Amino acid sequence: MAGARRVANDPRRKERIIAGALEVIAERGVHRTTHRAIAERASVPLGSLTYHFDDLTAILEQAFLHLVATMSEYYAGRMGAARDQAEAREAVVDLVCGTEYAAPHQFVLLFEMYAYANHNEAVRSAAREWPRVSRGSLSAHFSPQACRALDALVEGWSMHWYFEREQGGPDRVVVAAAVDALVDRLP
Amino acid sequence: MAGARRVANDPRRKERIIAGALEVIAERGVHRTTHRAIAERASVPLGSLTYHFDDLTAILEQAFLHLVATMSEYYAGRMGAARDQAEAREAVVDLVCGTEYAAPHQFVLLFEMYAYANHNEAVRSAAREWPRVSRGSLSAHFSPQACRALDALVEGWSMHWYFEREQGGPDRVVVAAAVDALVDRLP
Amino acid sequence: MAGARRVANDPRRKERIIAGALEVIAERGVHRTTHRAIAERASVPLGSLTYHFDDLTAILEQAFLHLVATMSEYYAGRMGAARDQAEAREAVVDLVCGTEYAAPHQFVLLFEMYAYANHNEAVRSAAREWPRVSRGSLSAHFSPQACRALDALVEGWSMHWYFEREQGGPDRVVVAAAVDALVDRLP
Amino acid sequence: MAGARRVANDPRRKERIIAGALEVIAERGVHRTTHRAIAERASVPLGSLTYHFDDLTAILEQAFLHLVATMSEYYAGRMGAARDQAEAREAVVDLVCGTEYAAPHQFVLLFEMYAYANHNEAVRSAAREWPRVSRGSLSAHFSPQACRALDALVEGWSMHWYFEREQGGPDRVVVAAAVDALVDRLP
DNA sequence: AATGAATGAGATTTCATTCAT
DNA sequence: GATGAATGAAATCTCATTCAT
Repeated sequence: MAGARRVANDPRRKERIIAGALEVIAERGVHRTTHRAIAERASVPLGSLTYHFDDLTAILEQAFLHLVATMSEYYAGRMGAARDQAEAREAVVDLVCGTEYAAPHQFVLLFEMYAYANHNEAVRSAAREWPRVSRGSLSAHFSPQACRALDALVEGWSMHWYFEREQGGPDRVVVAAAVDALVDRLP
Repeated sequence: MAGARRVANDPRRKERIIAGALEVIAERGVHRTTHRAIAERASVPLGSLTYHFDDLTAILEQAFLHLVATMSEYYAGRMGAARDQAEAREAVVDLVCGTEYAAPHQFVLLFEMYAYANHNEAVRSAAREWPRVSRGSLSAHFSPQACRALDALVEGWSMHWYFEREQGGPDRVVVAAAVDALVDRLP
Repeated sequence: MAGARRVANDPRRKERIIAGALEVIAERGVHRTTHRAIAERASVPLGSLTYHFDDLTAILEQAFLHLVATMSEYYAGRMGAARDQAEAREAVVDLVCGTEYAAPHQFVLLFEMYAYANHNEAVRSAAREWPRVSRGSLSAHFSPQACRALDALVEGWSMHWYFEREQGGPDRVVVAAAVDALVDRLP
Repeated sequence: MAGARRVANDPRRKERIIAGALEVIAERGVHRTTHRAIAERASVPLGSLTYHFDDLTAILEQAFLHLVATMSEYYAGRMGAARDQAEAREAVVDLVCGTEYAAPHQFVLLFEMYAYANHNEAVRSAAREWPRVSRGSLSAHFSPQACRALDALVEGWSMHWYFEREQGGPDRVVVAAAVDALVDRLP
């Protein structure tokens, strides 16, 4: 088993497993995610998974919790960089059109999480928390009502562009107009 | 018995299986959907599943295809009932806030489909088609750009309200304002 | 896998598994009884075990229940053959010294059952029932008090002779004297 | 540090492990006794078990050997306190009815030992020795034949009362009568 | 000397699929 | 055509034991 040395204390072992799990989930879906696939992907022996995590469910939970944390960080970072409302509107357009939040890989994981959340309490909480987080990032610049609407727009529109990504990317001008409309009319 | 044509015992057998599959998917998730669970739920003998469908994947595909058809029908119906733009705006607000499209059961299935679509070509096509269908329903009343934005708004906002359904339902006034903003400003 | 033909309907399959389980328990002890060992012993494929029994616990339970039934039958048969009290005393002596009830194989299983009964409710009930059954067989010939004492004597003495079986077998004269003493003095 | 002899950190470590093992065996049975469970129960680090004992089998052996020693001590003590035959008869009645030898905890362990003895030579010897020990305690007061019978009576009767402990405790008068009968008639 | 993270062998279990009836 | 008992491949999980520290 190349790459799987016997190391007495590998502090990053758990993180490697979580990272491997997310890769496997993205590639095959939760419904075909197995211990073996994660172990191989993380270059870790099979027994290591159940040593560090009670069961597969625990791994999935941790993986999705990690995903939310990562996305929240990115989202907050993008919005936090805006120093005035004009920049904030620009940031929202980026989030809708952006290649990072909207990275295919991220979307696949997001869908898997939304689906899994309906069958797992811990993930459900995290998934519910996520809209609050993203809206919080917007609240520094927009009215509460605008925040709600913008947040929905970002979620829905980035999703739709993900679906249609092979039929041409997003049109920033239209997105900007929509953002302006919501911000101006929901004061 | 010459001349006595053999009549299929249960002509609705396939439909019952598909319906059962959707129930199981909603309850347990694709990742825990099994032949046995579907058979029990559909009150159909186990062997019936592999008799009518090549394998489990085929059942899931058909189930999700059926789901899209059902949802499209509802969505188009709701928009089709609108006779002028004012009614169409009202219809969009309904879709965002509505209890039918937004029925928890439907949402769970939608998420499962979005997740599964990333790993299955047939379902992927159907899921991609879905935004086109929903936007088509809007196009009789709004500009193409408004359609895109409204469609995103419906998808994202209804999702967020589903997530937060225990913290109070949608506020129709705000939703109406957002819809008006987009329609007025994306002519 | 010699001996494991694919048979559509093998009505004795469950019985064969139970019989195999008892053999494995007798040979290796419950603590080393595995699905695989039982399957091999019963000449049955591995998957067959969990098809017929929910889990290993279910197999052990059924096996011990079967054991009690078998033993009860033998015990009752031996006592039932006695037509008067003199024959009944003789039968009790046989039970203490006997090679059948006291067959090493049976004893090993009895000990395993007594041990397992403390950790399993179903087996506990059966094990508790067993003294009642054996005493019931005696009750046709002796007073209730004599029954209790004789029953204890049979259980304890046959066990001790099993322990010491390599240091010489039981002495029928002494056993008969003990039986007579209890019967005569507990009227 | 010349001259500073290294003192074992915890000289009672082995004893604690044995005691913990007996507790785990009583609670879960040999078939579910694990290193980890013993370590936790004994409040001892996991590695300590394999440091002090070759393997799990060695722990079980030592544990059962310890059990026999403890029980023998109690049994001999109880009989040794008897200064004449009348007191000895009383002591035997106590053993049958007694709450100490017959303590549920002890019984569970005894059954586990009898079961395990059939699959382990070291424990088998100890278990075989046990009747000899108990009979030895009796031999100061009764004939060899009475010893055998009384010993069987104690073993069997205390067991049966353990089984039926929820249906009322032992009846000392009947037990005393049985003891008297055997002692008087097996001189 | 003592520990506990780590591993792999093997245990239990699940289940899609086959196929005799 | 239709069924469900049966199977085996592969999944999850357990745990005795090792060994770097």
